[in-house]
Amino acid sequence: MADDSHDMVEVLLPLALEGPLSYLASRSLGLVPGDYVAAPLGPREMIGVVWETRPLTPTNMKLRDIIGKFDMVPMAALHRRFVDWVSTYYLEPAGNILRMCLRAPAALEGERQQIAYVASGAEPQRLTPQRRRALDVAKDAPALRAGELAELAGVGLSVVKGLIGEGALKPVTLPAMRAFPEPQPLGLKLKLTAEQEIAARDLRALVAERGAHVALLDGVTGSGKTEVYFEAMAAALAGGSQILLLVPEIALTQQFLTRVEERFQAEPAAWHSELRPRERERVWRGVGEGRARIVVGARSALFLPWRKLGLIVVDEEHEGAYKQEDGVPYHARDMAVVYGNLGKFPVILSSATPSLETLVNVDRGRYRHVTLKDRHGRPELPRIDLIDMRQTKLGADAWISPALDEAVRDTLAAGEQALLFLNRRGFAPLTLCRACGFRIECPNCAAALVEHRFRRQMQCHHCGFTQPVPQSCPSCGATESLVSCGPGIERLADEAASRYPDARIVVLSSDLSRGTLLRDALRDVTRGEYNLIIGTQLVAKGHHFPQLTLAGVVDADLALESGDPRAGERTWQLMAQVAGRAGRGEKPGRALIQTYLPDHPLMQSLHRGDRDGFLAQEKRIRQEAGLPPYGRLVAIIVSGNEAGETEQFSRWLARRVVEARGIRVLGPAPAPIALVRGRYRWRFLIKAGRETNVQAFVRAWLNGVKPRGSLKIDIDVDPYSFL
DNA sequence: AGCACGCCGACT
DNA sequence: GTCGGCGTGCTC
Repeated sequence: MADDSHDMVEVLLPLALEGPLSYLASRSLGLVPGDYVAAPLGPREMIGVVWETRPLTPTNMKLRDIIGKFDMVPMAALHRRFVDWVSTYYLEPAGNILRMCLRAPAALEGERQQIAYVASGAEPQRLTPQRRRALDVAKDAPALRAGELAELAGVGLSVVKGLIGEGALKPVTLPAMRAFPEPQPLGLKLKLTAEQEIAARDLRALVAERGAHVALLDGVTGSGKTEVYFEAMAAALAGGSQILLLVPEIALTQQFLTRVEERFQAEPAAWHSELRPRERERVWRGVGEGRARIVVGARSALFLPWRKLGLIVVDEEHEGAYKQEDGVPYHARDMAVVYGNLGKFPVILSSATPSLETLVNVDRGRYRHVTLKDRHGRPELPRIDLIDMRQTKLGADAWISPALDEAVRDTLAAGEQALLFLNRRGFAPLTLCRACGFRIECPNCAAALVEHRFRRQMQCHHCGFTQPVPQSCPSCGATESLVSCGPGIERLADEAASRYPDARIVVLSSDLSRGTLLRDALRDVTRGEYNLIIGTQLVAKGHHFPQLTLAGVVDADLALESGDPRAGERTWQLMAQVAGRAGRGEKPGRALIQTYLPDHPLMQSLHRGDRDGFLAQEKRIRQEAGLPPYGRLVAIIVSGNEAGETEQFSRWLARRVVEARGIRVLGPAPAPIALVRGRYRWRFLIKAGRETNVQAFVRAWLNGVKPRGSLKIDIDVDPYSFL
């Protein structure tokens, strides 16, 4: 086999392997780095990417032959460097990063022939009502595939098959894949205000420099940031490059896509987790071949096989949704900046409430600052008042203070809408037995089960476990002894229903986010069919409620207590977002915040509407604590099926720590949720100075460590959650 | 990630 | 006695 007709190729496979594997490849394949190949692995065949080619050298490894090469433009050298960079930074095997790049494997298998059907005009011998419906649909629609036609007509596939058999539907071959229309830089540009024009000019200049520059587009809600960054996109288009517009997954709506389409007079490619497989293949291949020029995508769009990426815009850059928490934990905003650096192209971060990280980068002179202030002369936030809950006596089952109660009554009486915000799903977060003190917990997690009364079940919010609501105490068997402690939005809705019997109440939470339920509910709110909205986090993001004039926060302290290095920042953003829901229409709005910490600097600056004051305070806290962006964090979670073994292994790891300048290893300590899905969890937290190579430290520390049995080590570089 | 190999419970 | 449960380990 080892002759001069073969090369040796290093192939990266989408597996958690340390590096690429070596194969033999016939020189006639003409493999170059970046080529997508089929490689044998044990008994099966896998898709991989050639990472390196080199002349055949003697080796004592038995090398196997590459099976074949896919007909696809090779992955760009820049994209391969990006994969390696992400792998090194997040201490994650490169193969796992590659897996994120190969999320449409069928796109490599060549374009499948598509058979669709149109009405032939011939009548079938028997015309049943179902056949009639299918034919009617086929007459009015473009060529559809059998399945699509059946679904659209609401008939079974057999009905359609029957019509095909009798010739009433005739097959046509569809063009393999819909083309990507060429976006028009001039398109349908809206008239910009003088301030927008100045900002647009700055961003166009940034694009024209074609360098690794980052700009923060910082503008209050309603100041027209989108139109401004569209100008930068237009400039990049004219330069011939591809453009990625990153948005948080929930903001990737048809409405937003239509806006992009109208501006550039061409439908952009969309990339998100719910994409149909065929569309996924089309976009993946279109991006890889450079045909898709504008992609509007959720965070995973970074890992599309870009050919000539020339601009990334990160919309709502402060959004926590950019941090992927499961699988490979990466931050899409940060990796967008990295990609721009590697590829020497500009990145624009856009936000009305920029993250502290980004603002500090502006302070340090690393990012440019482009600001937009005008919101048609209106202040950014409505007036925010605090309700001191320490001074408030509440009855049993009551969470709405007299002050908030009065404000809700006034608002409803004035014919306006009010919002009660509580960031907690379900009825009650905790159920106790009054007789024996037993706490109803998840059998797999060290967490209380949350009662969801509407669904008549107890749910674990960590692993998804559910059980019926018990009628008696599972421990002592006492009946009528179980008490629900604390409020969730269902319970808040009960209270509101009894306080305001005439109010038209709607409960909005992610529990109804499936299907059209949520969309319909939101539409009805906008139409004014409801006048009292009770909601979780969900209502804080983006939705316009023009008739809403009062936003009441039932418990502002919840987010502050969460185990998160950015708890203060998150609380501020959440409160600002919730308050910002009020007064978006004609009438001014106001916000009331119930808190047990009214003297907390954060609450005080919310009350004063003093964002700069809050930021200054938050920077000071982070600086003193050595937290990001003044220091770096790495969280390491050790988990295992057995408690003692997991603890012992963690303690053994601790003994392996070698002192290093500027790096402190805290722990091991039981993780805040010490048991999840039946696995015991211990946590290390590494605090490091900004200039230290914390990855090298962790690599050295864990080098050669092989967790035995069920034990597992998970590394989270730049964690956003400590759970 | 698959897929095989390997060691302990409930069945014809 | 075996069938098969999935825990463990390897793949150029």
